[in-house]
Amino acid sequence: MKVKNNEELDCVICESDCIHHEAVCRVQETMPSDETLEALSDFYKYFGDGTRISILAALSIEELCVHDLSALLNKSQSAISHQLRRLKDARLVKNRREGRNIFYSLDDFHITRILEQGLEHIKGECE
Amino acid sequence: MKVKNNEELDCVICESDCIHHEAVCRVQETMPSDETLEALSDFYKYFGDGTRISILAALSIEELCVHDLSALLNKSQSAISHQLRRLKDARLVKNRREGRNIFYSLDDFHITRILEQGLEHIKGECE
DNA sequence: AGGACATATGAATGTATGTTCATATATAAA
DNA sequence: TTTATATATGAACATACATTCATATGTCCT
Repeated sequence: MKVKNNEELDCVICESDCIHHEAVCRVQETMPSDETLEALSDFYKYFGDGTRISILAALSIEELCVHDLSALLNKSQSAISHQLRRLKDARLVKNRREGRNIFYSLDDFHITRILEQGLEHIKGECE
Repeated sequence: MKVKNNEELDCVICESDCIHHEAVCRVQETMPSDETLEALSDFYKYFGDGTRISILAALSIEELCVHDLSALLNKSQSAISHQLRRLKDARLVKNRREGRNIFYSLDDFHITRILEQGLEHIKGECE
């Protein structure tokens, strides 16, 4: 994976400060934009909290109301509600009212797939 | 997705505090253990930071040394090094020395797949 | 209307963590 | 061995954010 030739590429970053000019240029041309990467890390943040991932894992099985999520996960109603708000703003979950209850469910299938992918990684530990 | 019957299930949680007893019991029986969920959220935390996801995205293309990552991502050498340490401890990346340089690369293919999955979600925005 | 239950939310607090700064370690070159 | 370069790391600092507490909103029942 070493540098193969030393021809100059137009790479603003490397002009003064890179050790392996060509490698950096290749990566720079290929990798996603800053905005995309920021959106991506923001997206993954929702999976990076114990309460939220428990909520998502539960809702991937069946829709639940706030009170039941609170009991199931042994967290305060307020804590659950705050996290549901964030998850809803980020379009990871949706909700519907039925009388006094508000039922939450996953917004699309991507979420379930990502959970599966992660679980697979955790259990396998190295392919 | 409502409760269909009211037969009693052995569910410690619900005894006193659940509104939809059966739903909570079904979810409780099906969802991953607390330890698994904690490991899962810990795993996703590594993707939930802008600097780290940029590092991972870059390394998914080609191995790079610390200095080049620092230049490419426009972050201090120290910041990059600290994050690489965390990523290495978590077995997301590995490294090899070559003279004065230490080259980092992804530890396995799961990482690349998860990045792809996330990118797909970001771009598609709803299937 | 009034009371009970379900959910939402703003403010305060505490904790986790990313970055910086200074410095240490390690390798190569002179 | 001294100097320059590359990387690592501990401590301090700053910021982000999850939870709690108090309270508000909304719905059903009588």
